Amino acid sequence: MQAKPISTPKPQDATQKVADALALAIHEHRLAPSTKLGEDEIGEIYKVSRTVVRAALQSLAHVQLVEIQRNKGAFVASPTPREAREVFEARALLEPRTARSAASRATPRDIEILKDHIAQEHLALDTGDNGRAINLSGRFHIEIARIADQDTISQFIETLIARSSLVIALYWRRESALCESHAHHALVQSIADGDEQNAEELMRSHLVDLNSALDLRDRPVRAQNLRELLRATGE
Amino acid sequence: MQAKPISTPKPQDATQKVADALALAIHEHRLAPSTKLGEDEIGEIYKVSRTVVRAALQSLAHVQLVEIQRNKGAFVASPTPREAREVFEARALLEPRTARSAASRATPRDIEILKDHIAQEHLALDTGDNGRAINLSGRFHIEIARIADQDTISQFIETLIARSSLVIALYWRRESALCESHAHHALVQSIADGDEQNAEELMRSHLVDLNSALDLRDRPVRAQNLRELLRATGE
DNA sequence: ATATACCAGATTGTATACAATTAAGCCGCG
DNA sequence: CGCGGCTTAATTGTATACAATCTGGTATAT
Repeated sequence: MQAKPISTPKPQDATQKVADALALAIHEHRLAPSTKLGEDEIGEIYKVSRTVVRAALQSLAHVQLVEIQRNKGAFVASPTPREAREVFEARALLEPRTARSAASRATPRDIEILKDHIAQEHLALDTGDNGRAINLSGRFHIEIARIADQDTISQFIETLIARSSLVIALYWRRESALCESHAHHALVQSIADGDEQNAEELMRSHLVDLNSALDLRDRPVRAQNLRELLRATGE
Repeated sequence: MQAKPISTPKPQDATQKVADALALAIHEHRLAPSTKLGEDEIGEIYKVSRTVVRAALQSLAHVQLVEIQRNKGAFVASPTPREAREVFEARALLEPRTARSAASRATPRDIEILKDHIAQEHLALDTGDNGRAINLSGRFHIEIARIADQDTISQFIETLIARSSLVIALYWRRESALCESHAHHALVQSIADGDEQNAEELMRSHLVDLNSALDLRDRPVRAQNLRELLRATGE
């Protein structure tokens, strides 16, 4: 029996790779909301067939990173103010409890990972790589959910944070800088201390801060869809 | 221009129709957990190509109603006791707050709809159609989420209830009959009264009751997967 | 007789081809 | 000059065809 030494040539199916690549681009704000995602175009970029691209786009549509309109195509999602509010309300409902759970379960290794995350965030901010900083900031929250060891809720939080990235891209109030680092640091501290009550409360107030840094006055501005919005179709 | 009088021949894409049909079958426990869902087989049943079937199966996989194993195929999901616990923990986190919100927002029309649901539940129970009763019971919870008018959270609840149906199929303790009707009735009452506190509390205890009607002692029993579980593959 | 290697059938993963729908440009008419 | 309808190009929806992988059985050697 031959040894199968190294990473497999196709470790996972192409669909996942394409979906991940697109998701990363969206998270890092390299693809702006409402950007059209043509199937042929993407297929040519990644050298895969439309079959694969379609599956990837549908996958992203399920977590609402892209919106698929029948016979129109896929677009990077553009959350409305209402959707933005809902995303953060859902986070406020899920994450504090998750932080509490993480505080009760975190191992020293987990704490290391969280501190690493924060360090990388700082690095990204220093190099002015805002897209990466936002992405890392989100992954910090995902990491906490993972530590809490609740797969189902973690999955929800993952999609919420993915959508949060879009919300931030659209509604972030530039005056307030990315001041989250302090909050994240304090959170890690309370989690490391196993102080459940404090972790829960810090997460709650952190989310309130994030929310208050958004300007959610209505400004839908869906570029391509303008024409469609103006046409009063029956359906 | 010819009149196009009646319901469109293809009101929505075939993918959705197939996915809905399969989901219904699963919800009504006509498809048991771990059942193999062959692509050709389903395609022949609904007279569509594998392309459509694959999209439908992937869609169902996203809400974890089916599990797709690469190069193996799709199977009706078979939640482990751990997953079952998590599903109900997540519901306990989301639904009480949702019920409160529903109580503050429900219109007379909404109350009508809820009462209709309960009536249909009773009917299904009387005719001994357990599958339909479980499905309706779930849709009752979904309806409450809809009334709460929080699309994002509603979507989460929908997937949780879908998975609950599988959990019930696997872990329901037969001694405890479907005694939920009373709980649902009381819930509607408090929602109709706009009694937020009571609605939240009733939902919480209702979920506790449901949970305690499950027997979550480990009994994974994944028919087809047995062989796979026994094979100690490197990955 | 047991175990291993191999082969055939079936099933999934991916690519390509065709059909349907939409979007845009063009022309003619008011 | 603007508006409406038609034609054409481009894009998506679906089906089919081909390639890769897995399953199960059989033959052969030990």
